[in-house]
Amino acid sequence: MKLVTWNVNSLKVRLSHLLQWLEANPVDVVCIQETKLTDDKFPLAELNAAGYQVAFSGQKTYNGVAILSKLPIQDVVRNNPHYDDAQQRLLAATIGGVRIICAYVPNGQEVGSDKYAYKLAWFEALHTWVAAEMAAHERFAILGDYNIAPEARDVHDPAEWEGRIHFSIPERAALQELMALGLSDAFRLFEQPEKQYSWWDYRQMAFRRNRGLRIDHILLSKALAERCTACHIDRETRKWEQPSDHAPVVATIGD
DNA sequence: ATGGCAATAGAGTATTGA
Repeated sequence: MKLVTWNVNSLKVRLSHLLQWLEANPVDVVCIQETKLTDDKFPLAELNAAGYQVAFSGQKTYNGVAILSKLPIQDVVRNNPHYDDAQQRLLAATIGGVRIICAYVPNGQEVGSDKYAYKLAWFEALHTWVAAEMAAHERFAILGDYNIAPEARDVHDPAEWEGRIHFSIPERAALQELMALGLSDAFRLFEQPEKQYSWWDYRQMAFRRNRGLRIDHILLSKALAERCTACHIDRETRKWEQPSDHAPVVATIGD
């Protein structure tokens, strides 16, 4: 089973990229963030035609998440039952016996801002929900755009980013505490090349200079981590015309 | 230090993202 997370930064703009990528990469489950589409505008027919069933939860202009799957999608839950949130950032579903959460963690904008406080409160509530889901599902995965780089090696210039949004100590601590529930970062289960990132700023040729952050993650429960055979970031899409600023992350789970 | 780039809403430019 191949699991993917990809922040597409507007599914309207990136639908052709997604379809092109799926054709070349016939994966089983794709967690999409930043669809930026209300549900009535969701491109359901196109994704069905590509062979995927879809659950989605969107809003106008911002946020919006979706789960694509070749297998039937069961027990869909929108949003965190432990946190009242008008923003559409979370979607849970059971697919092939695996409980999956698709997450778009708030950006936080700037350390100390209202949005930063929202990010941390939101994440704490996510922790509560994930604990409950993990207690109920041995095979559990949470994929998404965390907007947090876990370690210095996940940041192109740690000195420049130290203490700033996406790499502040409280953000990293919150992610660590979530993982302490028994989740493994699929990417770090394997030897990886140096300087692997999942996001690059559109500005100042950041991609060409590989000035990026690894902020998109696939976290796996023990039962899935011990079955995980590979994980990589697909940088190719970032080279395409009019790309998303994020690249897909792919994890392979064996039987 | 600021803005740089992109998407959206909506018709100028502001907001948000990361």
